[in-house]
Amino acid sequence: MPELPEVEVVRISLDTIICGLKIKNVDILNKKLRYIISANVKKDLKKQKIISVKRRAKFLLVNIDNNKTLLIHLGMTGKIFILDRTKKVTFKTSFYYYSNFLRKHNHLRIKFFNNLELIYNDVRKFGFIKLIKTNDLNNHSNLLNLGPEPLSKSFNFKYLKFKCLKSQKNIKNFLMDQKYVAGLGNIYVNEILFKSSINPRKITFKLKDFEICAIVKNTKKILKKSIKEGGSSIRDFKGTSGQDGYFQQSLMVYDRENQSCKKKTCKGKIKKINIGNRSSFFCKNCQK
DNA sequence: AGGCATGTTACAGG
DNA sequence: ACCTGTAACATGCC
Repeated sequence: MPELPEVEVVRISLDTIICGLKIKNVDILNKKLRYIISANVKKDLKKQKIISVKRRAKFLLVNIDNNKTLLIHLGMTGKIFILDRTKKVTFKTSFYYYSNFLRKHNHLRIKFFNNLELIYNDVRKFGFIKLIKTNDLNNHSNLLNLGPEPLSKSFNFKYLKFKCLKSQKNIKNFLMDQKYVAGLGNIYVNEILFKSSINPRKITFKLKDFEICAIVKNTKKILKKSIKEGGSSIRDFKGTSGQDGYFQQSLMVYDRENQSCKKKTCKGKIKKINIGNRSSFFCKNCQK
C-alpha cells in the first residue's frame, strides 16, 4: 500500500490501539517475505508489552519493552489488520476492510491478552518483519542511509538546494531516492512535481530557487493533506467502512494518462512516460 | 496473453 | 569509492 502518508496513518492507528497491550502469543503463518521472518520473533515477543509505535520514512518501528524493536516495512502490498475476537460476527478493523479471501496472504499474527489480534498480510511479499535491538536501530542497514523526513524542519530550501546542485539526476528520480528525502514514492512524487509545475525530467542542478522552494512547500502540503484524509495512495484502499480513500479522489496526475489536466486554466492532457523504470505522469503544458 | 503495479536492493558498468 | 541504470523479487488485475 504504502508511501509515507499511508504508513503514518497505520502508525497513528496502531499507536492508539496497541500501546500498552501485552502479547499473549505470536504465530508465524508464512515466514516467506522479502526476508524470512526469524523464529526469534515468536520467542522474543511472547509476554512482552508494546511501548510505542513510531515511523521512520516508510518503516514502522514497534518498540517492545525488552529493549527490542519490531521493524516492519509494508513493501508494495503489506497491510495490518486489528481484529477484535470478543465480537463474534464483526471484526474491528483499523484501516482496512478485512475480508476472508485475503486470509491466504496472512504472514504473522500477534495475539494480545485482551483478545485483540494484529495480523500482517502481504500479497506480493515485498515487505518484511525483523526484530532488532532498539539500541542498534540507528545503525541498522535498512535505516542507515535515509535522508531527512520530508515533514521535518531539516527538509528545507537550504538543504534541498545544496543537494540539488551536487546531483546530476533528474528531479523525478532524485525525489524517489530515499537518501535525499525519505518516505516519498512514485505516486506522491508525481503529484508534488505537478503541483510545483516542474517537468519530471528536469535535471536538479538546473532548478531555479523558486522551483526548489515550491518542491519543499508542496511536498509538506500534499503529505499533510493526505495524512489528514486518511492516506490512500493505493488502488485497493478501503476505509474502515469500505469507502475509497479520499486522497485517491484528489490525485491530479497519477494514473490519469490521456485525461485532461485538472488545472482550470489549462487544456493540456496528462502524458505518461517512463523514467527509471517507473511511470511518470505529467502535463506537458503545465510542467515545461 | 502480456504488461503493469504503491518498494527496495544487489549487481554491473562507468 | 562514487554514481547510474537495470533486473529481480511474487502475485493479481486489466
